[in-house]
Amino acid sequence: MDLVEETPYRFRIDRHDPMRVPGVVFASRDLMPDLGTDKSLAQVANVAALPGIVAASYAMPDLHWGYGFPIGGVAATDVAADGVVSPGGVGFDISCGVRLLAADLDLAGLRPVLDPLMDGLDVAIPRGMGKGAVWQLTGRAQLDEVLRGGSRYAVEQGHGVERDLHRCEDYGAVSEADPGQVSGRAVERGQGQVGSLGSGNHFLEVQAVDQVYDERAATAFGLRTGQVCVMIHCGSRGMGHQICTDHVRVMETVMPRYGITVPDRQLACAPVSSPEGRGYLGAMAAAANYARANRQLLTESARRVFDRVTGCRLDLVYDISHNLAKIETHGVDGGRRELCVHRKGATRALPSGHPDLPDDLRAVGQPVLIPGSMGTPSYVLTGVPDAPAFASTCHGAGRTQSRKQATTSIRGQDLRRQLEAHNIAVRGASWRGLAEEKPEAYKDINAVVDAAEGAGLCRRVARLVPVGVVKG
DNA sequence: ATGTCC
Repeated sequence: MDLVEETPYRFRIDRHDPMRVPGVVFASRDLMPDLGTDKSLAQVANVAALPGIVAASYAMPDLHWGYGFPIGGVAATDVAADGVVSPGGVGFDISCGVRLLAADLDLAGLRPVLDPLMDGLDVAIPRGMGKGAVWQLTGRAQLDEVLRGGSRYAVEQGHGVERDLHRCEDYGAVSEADPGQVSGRAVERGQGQVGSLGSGNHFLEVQAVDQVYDERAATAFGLRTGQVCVMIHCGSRGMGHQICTDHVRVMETVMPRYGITVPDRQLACAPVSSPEGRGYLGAMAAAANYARANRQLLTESARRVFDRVTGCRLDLVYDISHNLAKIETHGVDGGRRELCVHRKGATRALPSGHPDLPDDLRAVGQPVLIPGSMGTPSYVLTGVPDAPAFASTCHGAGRTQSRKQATTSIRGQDLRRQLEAHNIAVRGASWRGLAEEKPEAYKDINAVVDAAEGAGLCRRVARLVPVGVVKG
């Protein structure tokens, strides 16, 4: 397999059997995974073999190895041409995503109360494996409301304000959720986790706007230099994980019936229009709403702590997923086609003028929220017109080391000391979990964003620096 | 990512 450099930030994997389309990797040479030792580029080629795939199998600059599909992958299939949907193209953490809140407070005003604020968040943000959650559901009926209503249901129940929904992707809820496609085991796992961070790379971070690159867009997003922000990164917990597991199993068994063969069994899939394809999309949408309600409830917890300690408000800038499949209409070969766009570790990035944007953002574009690794900057970007890859960009720094590998060279205690020496407060859940997230285990977020912008996928709006991190 | 293998 050869990588052909087309431009400084765009590489092509030429089509070879059984690929139906080429692979396209948006990255610099420095960010490119090693062809000899890393399997993620082979995964880009594998995805290109999916039935109905159009244009190319795309990879973002934060590309790394994942289950079947690479993380940082984008693949669109043509619904009318027997295109497939694959749970592996969304990932186990369905609708994992990022939410950014802006405080009416500057960093200088926060410093004197940072410790009590972090202590308050430490108590208010449930996190870690098998821990409790903000919301105690009354039973299956209420969980179904969460699965159908997402952030909208949380707001209806008093956890947030109507304005929040205007700053959420899909206005807070995906409409096609089908709780009937959610197994009893998924329900059982999801019941006690609504309003919890989870673990791994999930976090709630207090940040400050460090630099603004685009004043007009930043102002429209509600951001200014020196401003305190809160970023929340979490997903659908055991609910999404179980749904992915359940539907991969179903698709493995029905693929022969549809005459589908794939180069890797982890690419299990079914036609979008088949009962199994529709079934997965209904369950996926339910998990997506679960993830959004999750972020809405954690928002309310953070707001209560901010109000008590600082007296300040937190306004929602935006909430966007980076693990989702969506039915979208795009131009393909001069015509408009209905596509199933899989984004796995890739963020939708709508340009200005897009009809799906709320009125107050349409003139500037969608806020694209990109968390860095722990202790490093995060970015706010926006979409650009006529971008490749179906209006998608990167989702974060992207791992270069496995979790196990990361823990061999540093202890969590030492990492916390390092971060605090850089004036970053830390409230962890486990020492091991902290060590797994050391910044050296990730690519350089600045280089990833440079490559994403250089490739024409998005445009920088603002940079945020960490002030205090509540780690899952 | 994940009751890190029902």
